[in-house]
Amino acid sequence: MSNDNKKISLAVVRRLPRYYRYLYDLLQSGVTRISSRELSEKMGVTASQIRQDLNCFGGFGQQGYGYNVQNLFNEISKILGTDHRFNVIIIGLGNMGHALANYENFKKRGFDIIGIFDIKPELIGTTVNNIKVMHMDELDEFVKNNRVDIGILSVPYGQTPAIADRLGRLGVKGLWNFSPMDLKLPYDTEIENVHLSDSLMVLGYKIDSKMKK
Amino acid sequence: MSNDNKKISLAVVRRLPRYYRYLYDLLQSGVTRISSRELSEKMGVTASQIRQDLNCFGGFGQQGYGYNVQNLFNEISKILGTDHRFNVIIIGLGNMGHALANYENFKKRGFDIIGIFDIKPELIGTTVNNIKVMHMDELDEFVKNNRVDIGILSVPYGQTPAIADRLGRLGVKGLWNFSPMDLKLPYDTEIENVHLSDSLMVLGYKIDSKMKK
DNA sequence: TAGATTGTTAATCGATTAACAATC
DNA sequence: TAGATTGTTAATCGATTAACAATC
Repeated sequence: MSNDNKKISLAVVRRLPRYYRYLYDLLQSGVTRISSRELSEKMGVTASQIRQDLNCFGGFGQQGYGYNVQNLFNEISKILGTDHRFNVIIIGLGNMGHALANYENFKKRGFDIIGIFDIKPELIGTTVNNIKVMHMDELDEFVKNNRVDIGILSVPYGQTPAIADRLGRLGVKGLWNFSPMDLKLPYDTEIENVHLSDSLMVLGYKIDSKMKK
Repeated sequence: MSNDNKKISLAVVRRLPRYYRYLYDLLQSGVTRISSRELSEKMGVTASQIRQDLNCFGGFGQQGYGYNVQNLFNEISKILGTDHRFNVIIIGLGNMGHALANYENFKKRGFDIIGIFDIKPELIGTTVNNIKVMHMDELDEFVKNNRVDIGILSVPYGQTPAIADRLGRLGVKGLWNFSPMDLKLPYDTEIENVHLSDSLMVLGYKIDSKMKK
């Protein structure tokens, strides 16, 4: 069984997409097997960590052999849910919403954008990357009639809390938040923040602290 | 002195922008003083962690009183380098580059976008959000004549390593990478990755693992 | 002064690394 | 079989939390 009731730490979970990427690249290069040591050298982590991480989910390797790349990739895909699809809607078709609607990598990773919502009249009824743009008034109806797993929040700062609450109330399971604020909802809604400015500030800090040395 | 040679852990550094945001909001609300306990309740962390974090950089509080909000905000701004400005260029004016060029929050946090580079002839010479779009051929000259602290990499996957290397060689101090790959440069260049798809996959994992319970 | 809250040391917890028996 | 490498336990390291003396 791939996922028991034992709690996996978020530190491990956040490393999974990285394994996914490296294994995908190895597959592309035609590599069929790899040991934790070889992978650790490529990734710049310890072989110990790789084995510990993978064994949170099951014994995917074989003593004396290592890991079969295709098999390990499949297992990690399954853990990350990429074996099924996630239905995603975008709320807010500003510059960021536009960029996300056109980002092709999401589909490859198992995420299908099935609708975009905004309030600007001139946008309603158009399509972006073949995705229909609807009015926010149609949101509730749409979520009731379609399985919506994830809502991408790319709306102005001030509107974020109210729309997040609305999506949570509608039963959307996850929110991907691009506003520079931390969301807390009283629903069973998972939240993942992007916080671009925070990331840029961390880069600024790194640069400054290197200068001082 | 605000920053000694003692090494601050990245875990602490990544929390700084969050303190910055909360203190900014408190300032806006007219709050003049706050204790670590009050702030801890707002932020959902322990008061101990807040005091530990802040004391990595100096004693900004006062026994029996707490912290002066304006003063603490100023100190954290200084630590994050927001008291001076960072000059930033965007490489790649696709959908993401466009979104970033128009994102107003960066300026507020101390980052000025001073140029955009692309190769599409129809874009060269235009402006986006008052920022001049130049050809990649002009990049080296531009970097030599202007202080460029940070390069934002929003170019196609395949071109990322070569352009990253070129910026590193030109002495750009930090790269903000939007491609789903890990960069490693032989220069003194700090790198901060955004990895949007990774973040979305973590959200997918959270949703799935909650379902299984 | 008495009360409150910091700065800081000590204790705890969790995550990473090392080591090695199991086994392919 | 002998060599290699995993899965897993034990040791270490670092980060978080608790406690409290210092002090405003």
